[in-house]
Amino acid sequence: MPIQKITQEDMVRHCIRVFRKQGYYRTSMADLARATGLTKGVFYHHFSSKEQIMLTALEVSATYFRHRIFALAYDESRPLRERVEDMAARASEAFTKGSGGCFFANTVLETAHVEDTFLPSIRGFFAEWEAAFAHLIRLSQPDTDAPALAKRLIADIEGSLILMQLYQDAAYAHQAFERTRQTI
Amino acid sequence: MPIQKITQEDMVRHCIRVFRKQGYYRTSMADLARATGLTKGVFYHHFSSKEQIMLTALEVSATYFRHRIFALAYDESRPLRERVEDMAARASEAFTKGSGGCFFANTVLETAHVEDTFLPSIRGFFAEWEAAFAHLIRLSQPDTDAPALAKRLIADIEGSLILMQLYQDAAYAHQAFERTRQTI
DNA sequence: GTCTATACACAGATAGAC
DNA sequence: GTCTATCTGTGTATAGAC
Repeated sequence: MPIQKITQEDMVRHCIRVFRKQGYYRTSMADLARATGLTKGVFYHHFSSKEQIMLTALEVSATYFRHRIFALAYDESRPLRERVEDMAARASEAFTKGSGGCFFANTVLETAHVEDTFLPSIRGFFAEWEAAFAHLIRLSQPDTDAPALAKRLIADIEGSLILMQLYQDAAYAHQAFERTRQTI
Repeated sequence: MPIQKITQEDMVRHCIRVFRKQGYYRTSMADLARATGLTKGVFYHHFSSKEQIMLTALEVSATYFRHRIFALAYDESRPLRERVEDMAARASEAFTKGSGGCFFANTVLETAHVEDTFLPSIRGFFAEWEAAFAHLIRLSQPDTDAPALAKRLIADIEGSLILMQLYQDAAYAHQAFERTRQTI
């Protein structure tokens, strides 16, 4: 088995960073090549198009959230409060590190009225997020409409991420997650 | 004075529709020309660059909100409740008609990490929105931190607009404005 | 004031050497 | 598996006729 200098997963990780910063349409194949230190040819050896790279980037990012953040909600060996605190802390960090902002929300606003290529991936991400919140809410407030409250919390967080990027101040994100902690 | 077939204001109105749907980078001068029934040459006669068109589009849109929606908050001849209801109804309509979504939020997420050309305009819009909400909150709840609550309501609305575009369902927007009505 | 024609750079994508 | 070279279309912007 021949040695490959860079794994596909690593390429995609670099691409996520660029897409998160510049968006999909603004990012060129040359940008992705420069960010990885490779050439355009390498990308077309691994992927059939820029669209395929973006789809993979969304999947990889969603997988990260699924295993590293949302999974915390379902760890029944730990007390509810700890799970809530942990999940809020990690999500808050994920949305503020680097360029800051939600890769999925940014992509939906940029592309939803142009093409629906990325909608399924993005909807999958939000469905899993909502399910994780709803699971915790059901434990802490059995009489509440859990999916509805989960959606409200997500809306609050996503809106706060917009204000964060507008004013370039991560405090907006931290305060939103503080409200999440107090609500669940 | 010679007759001009189309006013600059009308050109910009068409451009806003296209920018709102496709975003800034995805929209080409050819798109703008097609949408107005004019040619690219005409645009460069009226504006020095695509950037200038976008800046004008943001200003025109902000002016619309300022006079048609935010101004309702300051009409002291009408009862508070009426002003709240009216403002919520008109804002809800403005954010759901056409492609749907907030032109300013979409633009901030698309461009903020790439260039700060549009930031001042967009911040101006949000400042006026927040001031209008804060004005109403001060009247209804004198002991509340009005700017903080105004920001929270805006975050809730903007986040709900993301979910609206994600699920292509205007109900998310209407519910957010219903929460606004109940909160103020 | 509006048009056509065009300059020039860069986009996404492919071919083929190594 | 990675590179260079290149194809083709489209991008922003300009020049100049009418």
